[in-house]
Amino acid sequence: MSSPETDPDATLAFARHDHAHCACDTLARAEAEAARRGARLTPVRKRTLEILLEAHRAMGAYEVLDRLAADGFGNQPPVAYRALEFLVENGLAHRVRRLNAFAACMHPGEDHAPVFLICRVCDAVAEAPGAAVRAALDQAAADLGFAVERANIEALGLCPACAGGADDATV
Amino acid sequence: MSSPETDPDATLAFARHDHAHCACDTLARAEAEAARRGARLTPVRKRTLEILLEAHRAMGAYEVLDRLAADGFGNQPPVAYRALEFLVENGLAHRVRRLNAFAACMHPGEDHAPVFLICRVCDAVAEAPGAAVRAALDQAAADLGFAVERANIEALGLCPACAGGADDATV
DNA sequence: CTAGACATGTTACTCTATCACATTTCTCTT
DNA sequence: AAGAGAAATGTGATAGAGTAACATGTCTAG
Repeated sequence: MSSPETDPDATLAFARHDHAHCACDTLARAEAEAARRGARLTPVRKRTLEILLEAHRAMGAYEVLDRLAADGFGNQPPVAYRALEFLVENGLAHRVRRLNAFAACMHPGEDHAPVFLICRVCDAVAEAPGAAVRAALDQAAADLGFAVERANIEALGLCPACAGGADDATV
Repeated sequence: MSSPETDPDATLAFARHDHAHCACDTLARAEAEAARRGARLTPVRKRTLEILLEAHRAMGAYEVLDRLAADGFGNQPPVAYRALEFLVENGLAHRVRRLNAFAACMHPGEDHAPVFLICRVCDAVAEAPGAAVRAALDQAAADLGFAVERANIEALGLCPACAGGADDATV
């Protein structure tokens, strides 16, 4: 893997923006959403969400665990997995299966069907609005009598930056 | 997990049909497709595809490996992973990330965007036609300047049988 | 203030996947 | 047909991801 950690602007959204602001804002909305659902956003869980928001990219469970441990929480896998599972169950984070990773939800509360766009060159991950995709999926499933409850829609390809400038061709 | 192995009719397609025939037919089409692409469908690879077709369901890499080993091939993980990767790369099989599993492609050669429908009750997996879903995905990605190359579209929910008869409610 | 539910911490382990290297087989060119 | 290079396979070792089970602690409702 390359190191998206050193290039935060290329993660989770392809456009540049104020991370500190959007993270703080999203955290506030996430807390409101948790309260609305009656879900208990305990210290570990809140810190886990903060970690995802601060990193502003998809993170592996063990990477999250390292940071939790550094903050004085447990240092065993279940600590991270339980917190992450809680966040996903409550719509505050998403799981990106292609990357075996997790990312904070950028639109907590707004009933949405996230679509993840993963750049194969720079590893950036963007959460795109996927209402139309989800609708098409529901329809395709309904045609077979299948009722969709949860969906993972993930695409691998080229982000604007990597498609425009340097491709993987002979550069 | 429940045991889809004991209930083959509930796998990969929700409708009952002649497995032996569809497996044999699909294998023939897969071989033609491999030849067309100039891909070498070696013994291990062919046997791997046969195993997936015979099982007619999503299988874990290690489960495939066990059968390969029983057939006299190597018994180390890379043996299965390499063969499976080859099949996926050449459109002869698909990877179902949600299940950490692989399934034979039911429509080799026909350029298609598979959508996987996974029943959370009986674990059946169906490969549904997803051209419309893929089109919506491409559009959503294009709106952000992202070019989709490969996509994983997987849905968890209830298959017709499980939705109709016994739900997970208090039965 | 006590019982039950919920949450956390920890140990241990299983399952999934890849790296690295030796060996063989195939294919293309001459 | 011979030989070089590429592709494929086998094997050992190991990294990475995820879960089971149980003990302990904490919150909350009656």
